[in-house]
Amino acid sequence: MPHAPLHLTVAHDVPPVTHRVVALAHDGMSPFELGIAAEVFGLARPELDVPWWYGLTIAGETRAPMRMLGGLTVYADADLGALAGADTVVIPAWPTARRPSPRLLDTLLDAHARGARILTICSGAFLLAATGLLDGLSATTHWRYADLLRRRHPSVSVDPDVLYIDHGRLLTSAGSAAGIDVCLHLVRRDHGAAVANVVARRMVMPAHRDGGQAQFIERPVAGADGDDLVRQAADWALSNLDEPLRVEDLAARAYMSTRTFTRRFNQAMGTSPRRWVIEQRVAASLPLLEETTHPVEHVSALVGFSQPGTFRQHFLRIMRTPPSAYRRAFRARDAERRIAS
DNA sequence: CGGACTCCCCGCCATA
DNA sequence: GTTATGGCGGGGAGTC
Repeated sequence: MPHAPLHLTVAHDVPPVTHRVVALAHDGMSPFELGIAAEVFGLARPELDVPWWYGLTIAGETRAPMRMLGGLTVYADADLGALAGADTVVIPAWPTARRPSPRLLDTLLDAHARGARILTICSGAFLLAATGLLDGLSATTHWRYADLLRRRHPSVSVDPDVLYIDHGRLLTSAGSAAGIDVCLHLVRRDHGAAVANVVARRMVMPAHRDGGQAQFIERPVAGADGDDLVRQAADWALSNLDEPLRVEDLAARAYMSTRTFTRRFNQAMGTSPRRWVIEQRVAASLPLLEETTHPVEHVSALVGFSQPGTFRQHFLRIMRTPPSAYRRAFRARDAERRIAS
């Protein structure tokens, strides 16, 4: 994954909490999804040089101890009232069979109307869909629940083939681990790719899996053979993004014919070699846009696009905004935060 | 922007 | 019979 430059400063003060994340817990939930929220948003992160960080509150409909799968017990810090002060609400999961109380739905609607962001992981999409906020929008959930979600909420366009979908203030993500991807994605939006990479690295996660990546990645049980060769070729490509990187060359690095290489690449990485390279190039350009003043043409060349026009085109498609606008927006947000803090 | 050119993708299929 | 390989080619995407 992209080896972005890291700016780790030593022994910093803990960044001030100016953004409340409230995760909704319920009886019988899986601790894993709640753990994702705790890991990404609930730690103090003194190692990060950021003007602000998240503070996490666990809210529940009840203050009574809640049993989680696997025998853990969780006590909510707060009741639903906490959602009134939330900047971001995380719905880590929701029992697909449970009917949400009107009070819970109203609380979520209020939070959204107030401008809060709502992020769901796995079956959490069912609760968000029940509010009606997803009507007319695309959303995703665990692939096992996709059909059920589609049947229950026909006006939601369910896409089971992506890791997460970002509508700005409404984010949905696929099964368990995709929750990490969407949370890191949010960190990237808030703080930039370099900071997200530091968090990802601490979690020993690949820095960036694109939201559009297939949920299904078929992988033979023991991936010690051809898959390793594919990964090695991909690793090499990552550290040589500025080279032309034709599929034929990558295949040669994996000692395979191009046909076999493309086939195995698809199985191992969930996307084709060419598409993957382009995504990696765009991903590698983010820290450069954020942290350097290199002209876009220069950034384009640094990440391997021989024509700046091609770079802009792919950047626009993937990031939904042109490189220059991305840089401007990032700087503006950054400046705002420095003044605020 | 258009158009020519190259390269990629992937179903198909003979083969190992 | 089953599974992986890799050449071929048409249609599509990317490049210049």
